[in-house]
Amino acid sequence: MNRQILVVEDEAPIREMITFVLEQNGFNAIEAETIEQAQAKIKEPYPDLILLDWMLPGGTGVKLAKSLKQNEYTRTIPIIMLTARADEDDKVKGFDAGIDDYVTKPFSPKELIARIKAVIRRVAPTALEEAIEFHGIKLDPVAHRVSINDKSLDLGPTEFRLLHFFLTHTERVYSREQLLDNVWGTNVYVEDRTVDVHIRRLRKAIAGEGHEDFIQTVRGSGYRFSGKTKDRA
Amino acid sequence: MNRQILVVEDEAPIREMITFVLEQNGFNAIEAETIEQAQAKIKEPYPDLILLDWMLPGGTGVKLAKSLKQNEYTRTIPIIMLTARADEDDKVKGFDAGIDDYVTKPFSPKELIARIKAVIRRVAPTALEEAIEFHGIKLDPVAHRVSINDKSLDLGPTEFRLLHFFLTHTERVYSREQLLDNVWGTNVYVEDRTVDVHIRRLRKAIAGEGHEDFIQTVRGSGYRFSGKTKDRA
DNA sequence: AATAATTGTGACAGTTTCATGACACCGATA
DNA sequence: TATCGGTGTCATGAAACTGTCACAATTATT
Repeated sequence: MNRQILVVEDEAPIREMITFVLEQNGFNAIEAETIEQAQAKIKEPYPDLILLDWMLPGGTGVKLAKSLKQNEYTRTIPIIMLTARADEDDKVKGFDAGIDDYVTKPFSPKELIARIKAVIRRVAPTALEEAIEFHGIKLDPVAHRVSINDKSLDLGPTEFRLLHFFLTHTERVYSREQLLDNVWGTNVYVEDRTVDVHIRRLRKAIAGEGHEDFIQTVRGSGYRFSGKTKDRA
Repeated sequence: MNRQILVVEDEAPIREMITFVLEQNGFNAIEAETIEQAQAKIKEPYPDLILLDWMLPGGTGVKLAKSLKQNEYTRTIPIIMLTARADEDDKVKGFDAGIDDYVTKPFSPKELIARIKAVIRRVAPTALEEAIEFHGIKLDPVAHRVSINDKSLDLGPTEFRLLHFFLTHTERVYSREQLLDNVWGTNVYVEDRTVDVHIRRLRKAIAGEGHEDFIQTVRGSGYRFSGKTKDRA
C-alpha cells in the first residue's frame, strides 16, 4: 500500500521538507541529491513515482527522465517535475521526455500531495476505477452508472460522487465537514447544510428500492452509510 | 473544546477583523502584533493553531515559524501563513519552515474558517477511535454505534459520550463534577444534578440486558461503572 | 421512629438539529 | 435569448435532545 517516492533535489532544506511532507501523508520517501545518486537508487524495488527537480548539478532533470524512459523496467515510472518557473519551453522539453506532470515552485504541501495522488491515480487506475457492489447497489465509476437491484438510477454529478464516497467508506460516521472535504474538495467553501440537501437528494434517488435506510443520520455527528438496518432498542 | 488561535498580524484593522470572524465561529482568539509579542504569548496554554502574517515588523513570519518548529512543545502547533499575492515567491521559504497551509490575502472569512478547520482536522485525528468491548457492551466510536449482547442501542449524543467515558474508565468512582468535566467539557456551567438525569437515561437505555447494575451509585461520592455485581464500599 | 441528606424519576419548556420544499443563480445548450 | 439541469442557500416546521425542577424513594443520622 505504501508508495515509494524518490525525491531528486539538490537543495537540502527543500528536499528534507518534501520528504517530511510525504511521510506525513503516508508515502515512503527516498532521497537523492544528484542524477548519479538517483540512478543508483533506481533499482529494485523500483519507486512508484519520482519527484525530479529541474535544475540539478551535473545536468538537467530531463536528462534523467529520458534515460529512464528508455529502460524497459523504469519506463513506466511516473515522473513529476519540479520547476522554478512556469516556462513553456521547459514544459515542451519535459513532455518530450515523457514527464507526467509539473509542480511549479513555489508550491504548497497540499498542492504537491494533490498532484502526486492525481498522477498515481492516473497511472495506476486500480481501486478508484473498480466497480462496486454493496447490498444490491452497483456503481461503475468508469461508465458512471448506478443501479439498485438492476434498476438504473439517474444521479447528478455531486450525488454520484457522494454515493461513490459512501460506498467506499461504509459503516462509519462522517461529519458534514469531512464529507465536504472528500466529496466537494478541500478548497471549496460552501455551507455545512449544503450536505444535508444533497443527502436528501441522494436519499430520494435511492429510496423505494429494498433496503430503506442506507444513509443514516447520526444526530450531532453526521451521516453514516450502512448496510445494517437501523434498529432501535 | 474551544480552540485557541493566536493571530499574529501587525495591521490592527485586519487583525481585529480576523479576531471578529474567529470568535463568530466559536474560536478563541489571542492577538499579537509583533514576533516578540507572539513569542511571549506562546506559552502554556499553547494555542491550537497560529495564524501568522508574512510581513511583520522585526522580521518575517518565517523566522517565528522556524523557531517554533525547533521547540519540542511548540513543534506540533499547526501554522497557517497569511501572504499577500505579491509575496508568492516566498512560498518556498515558508514551505521550508514547515508551514501547514497558506491563505492568500485577500481572503474571505468563509475561506479562512474553512482552512482553519481543515488544518485542525488533519492535525488532530485518531486516538479515541478504538472500539471497546466490556462485558458484552460494544462501543464503536468510528461507526458511532453501541450494542449490548449484539443488540444495538440508540443513544443520544450526551449518553453516548457518557457511556464512552465510563467504558474507558471502569471500576472507579467519579464525582458529578468530574463527570461534567470529562463528558460535558471543562467550562460548562450546568447543575450537578444534571448528571443524575443523564445517568438515569443511560441506565434506562442499557437496562434489561443481562448484568443489571453497570452504573453504580456511590452515595455521597458519585458514580462508578463496574462489571462486578453490586458490592458496597 | 423521626428527621435530614441524598438520589431516583417523570414531566416540561427551551434549545438545537435535521428534513424538506422553494427559489435564485450559473453555465451549458438549443 | 430562452430553457434546463444542477447546485447552494434559505425559511419553516417537526423532531430530538437537554437542563432544570418538583416530588417520590431511599439511605443515613439522631
